[in-house]
Amino acid sequence: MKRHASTIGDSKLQELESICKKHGLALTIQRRAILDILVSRTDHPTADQVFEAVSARMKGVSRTTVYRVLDTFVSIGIAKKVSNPLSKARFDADTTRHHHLVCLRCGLVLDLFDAELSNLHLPTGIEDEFRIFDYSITFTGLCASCNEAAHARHTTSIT
Amino acid sequence: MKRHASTIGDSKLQELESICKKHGLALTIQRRAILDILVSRTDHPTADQVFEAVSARMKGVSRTTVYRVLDTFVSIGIAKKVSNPLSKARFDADTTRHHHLVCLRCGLVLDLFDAELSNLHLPTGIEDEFRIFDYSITFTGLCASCNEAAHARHTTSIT
DNA sequence: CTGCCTGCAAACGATTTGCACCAGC
DNA sequence: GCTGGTGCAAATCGTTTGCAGGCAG
Repeated sequence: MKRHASTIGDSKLQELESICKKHGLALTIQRRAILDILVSRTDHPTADQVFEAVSARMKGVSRTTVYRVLDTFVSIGIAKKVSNPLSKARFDADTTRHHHLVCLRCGLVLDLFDAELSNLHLPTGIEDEFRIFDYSITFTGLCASCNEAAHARHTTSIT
Repeated sequence: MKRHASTIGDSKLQELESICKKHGLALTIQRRAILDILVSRTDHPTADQVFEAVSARMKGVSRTTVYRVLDTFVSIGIAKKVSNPLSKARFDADTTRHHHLVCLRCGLVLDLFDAELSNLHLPTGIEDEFRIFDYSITFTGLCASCNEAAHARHTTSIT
């Protein structure tokens, strides 16, 4: 399944528009631009990476605004924070259910779409303790290049 | 399956001892105390919460040491950082495979042990891209009290 | 005794906040 | 025009680091 960025982007922009209307939020240039950046990439950027990307496109946008807008997106359900064991927050405009491969060494986050993994039957008997909205599986390990690096260290001697 | 804290604590302390020996690490009072705190609670405390708990037990332990020791525990495999969508790092001395219910409102993290969920067959065909060590499912939603609080008002729009 | 550990304080990086100005509606 | 949004700078929060002394092995 290949994602077609512009199509997704378009529908996301419509979603932004209608949700903003519903919440009485203004459809500012910054919000458009930030959402556009977010849907155009699948690498789950940090707030700072979004800031850089936006800055490259239009100058004068402040880091503060990026943080605020990303937060707004999360609270109106247009984006999600990616769960990961590392410290920095990462954002994802794809709010459909999918999973992540997180590299413990470099922090890379890859998407994993898998019908079976996305249709697990939820744990039962906990309705009184917890109301589940969604779930996501975080696979931890090493990405290809970090794996090689780790392997090289054990098998090679350095001159 | 009920966990019996003191038993688990004992075996964990033995584990700490042997792993420290193996790595040539000193078995300091601080390391013992911090591990003891960690195994005695199932609420996945933040570094700061561990610091408070340790301070309550013995004075003079610095926050820095707590951070350093927790980091050491993670790197020698005695504890894990819990993946969660919120910013602060949380720690878990239970390194066996299990899952988490994360409250989006208050940050509460509950454990979920489920044989079926812990025996998913891993995604195939990605061995070249990523080497998977382990996985954990993060269920997002609202804990009982936050769910009540949300209901007490009207419609919720939380992610 | 000797080197790993710790405590302290200061540095650090990510994120947030207060306030004045500006732009959508 | 009113209201919410933005930009700036400073504050805050979690976490890390440099250094000197202390304790485990």
